[in-house]
Amino acid sequence: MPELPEVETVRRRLAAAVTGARIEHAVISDARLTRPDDPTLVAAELVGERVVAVERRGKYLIVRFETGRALLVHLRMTGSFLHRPAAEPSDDRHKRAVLALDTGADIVYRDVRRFGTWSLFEPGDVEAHLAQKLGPEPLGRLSSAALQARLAGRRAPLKAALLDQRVLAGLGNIYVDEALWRSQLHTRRPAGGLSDDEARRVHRAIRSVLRRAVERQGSTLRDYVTPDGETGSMQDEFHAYGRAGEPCDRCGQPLQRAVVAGRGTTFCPACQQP
DNA sequence: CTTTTTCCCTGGACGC
DNA sequence: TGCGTCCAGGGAAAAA
Repeated sequence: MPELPEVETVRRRLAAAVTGARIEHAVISDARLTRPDDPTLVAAELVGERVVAVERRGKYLIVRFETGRALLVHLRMTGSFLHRPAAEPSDDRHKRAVLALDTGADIVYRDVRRFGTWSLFEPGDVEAHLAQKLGPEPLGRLSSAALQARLAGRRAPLKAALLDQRVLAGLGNIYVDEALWRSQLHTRRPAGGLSDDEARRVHRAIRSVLRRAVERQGSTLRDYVTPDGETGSMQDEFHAYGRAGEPCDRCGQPLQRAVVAGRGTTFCPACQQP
């Protein structure tokens, strides 16, 4: 489940592998992957493009080309890139696309559950597209007052608001649970009802858990690996996610599981204040 | 407008 | 061994 830290880790590895390279050949074998929705057309459009940068915005990767066009990639649940410096055949049944570069390397895209998307944008168009669906970067210049203002007036559970990418870009189920555990706030607190102090705690918790997770190259659960096959290790520092029934690291009470905002949620009923 | 629900997709875990 | 059921979950879209 790539969230901000995992996508940032992929971005760094991918940038190192593809920046400056030209796409010599492209095959896209999943009819659901691309926008425009004709994968053959998108593959043809990609051939000849030279990569000038790989950026990240929220959980999106933005591959920038010399022509000004951009490929917007969302990995969703199980999308991953593999960097194959020496092109070698593989019979990976989950392979969805292969980009052959003029460096001699192949970039293989695989996605078990096929939720991932590749969208090709003409010069200048990707910014407006992202602006309408994403709020600010949590690790950018974001004050706790600004976060509080974005949550103001919302009656939805705090967890639901933090998962809303228009409020804040990049959090997913794992890091929301971790951030709320760190801030000692209950996942069902109405998002708009935080005191200044509580908003500061959430703000601090979000930023610290994301920074730490980027340092540890994300969390490896099931499918996630970097393009060079490395794994993240943030899962070793989880206090909440996936630990229902285990004692809380802070107070010892058993962590509880619930469904909040339609997502499996783990929290401490004793020290996360309702 | 906000909030909730449904759906997409596959593989792994589990019960019988 | 095999079959059915449930769960994982980001975001689009529909429903409320």
